[in-house]
Amino acid sequence: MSNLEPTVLEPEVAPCCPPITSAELSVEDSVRMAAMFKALSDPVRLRLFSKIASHPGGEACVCDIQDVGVSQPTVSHHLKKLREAGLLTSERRGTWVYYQVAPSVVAGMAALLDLNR
Amino acid sequence: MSNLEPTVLEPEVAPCCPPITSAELSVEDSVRMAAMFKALSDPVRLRLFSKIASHPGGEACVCDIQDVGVSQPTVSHHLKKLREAGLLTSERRGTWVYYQVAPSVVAGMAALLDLNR
DNA sequence: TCAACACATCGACGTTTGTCGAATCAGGCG
DNA sequence: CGCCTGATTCGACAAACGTCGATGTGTTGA
Repeated sequence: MSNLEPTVLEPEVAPCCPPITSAELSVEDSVRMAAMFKALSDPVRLRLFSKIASHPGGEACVCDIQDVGVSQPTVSHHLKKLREAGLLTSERRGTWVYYQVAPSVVAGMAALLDLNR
Repeated sequence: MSNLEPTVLEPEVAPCCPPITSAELSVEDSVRMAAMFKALSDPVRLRLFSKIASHPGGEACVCDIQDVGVSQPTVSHHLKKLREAGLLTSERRGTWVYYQVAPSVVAGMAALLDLNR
């Protein structure tokens, strides 16, 4: 991958959670994590997320990814949901708005589902 | 943890999918994976799943986990959802019904979210 | 055979969700 | 300034969801 960045993880790493096999989730943690899973629980949102994550540099302009079979306001709505869940960040650069994946948050989800530890 | 079982993974590993950073999801794959994420998108379901996954042997009887703050029919409803999504399997043994996690399916979700490859 | 228990299904309900078109906001440019 | 383009917000509406109490199904044991 790109060796330009030593992949410095965000300092604010999601403190959640140990692997789901190691301990039962608390009520609060289950609410927090469920909100993240919910963000990926719609096919259109998952595809948008996939398009951004697989884009070079892990970011993409809305205009690059809005061909997912729904109207443009609906795309915007879904991107907002993903942003509110913490899975994406956005940044305006001139005319366009770029969305990036939030690596630490996604890593937290993956870690929760790691059954082998 | 328990060294009784050498943790033999199921041979039938979910064929879905390469890590989300490596390629854009197809429409069909996004529908399949979104359904799995949806199963974990409710706090009560996530707690039920957590209780089962963290139980010794990766399985639990309904009677062991139904203390999650909702009625018994609702627990049953949520377990059905998790089962339909492929995340759990169930088995009746006498009076009780035992639910087990489906390791390969969960591993597939974790693999999809692995950003580091 | 019947009572008791474990769990699933049914029917109903209020709430949330995904979607759209219309309107609005924000920058770039003539 | 005024216009065009990119993107978000608004309002509405049908569909899906989470929840419950009541009822059904299956198993054990007296």
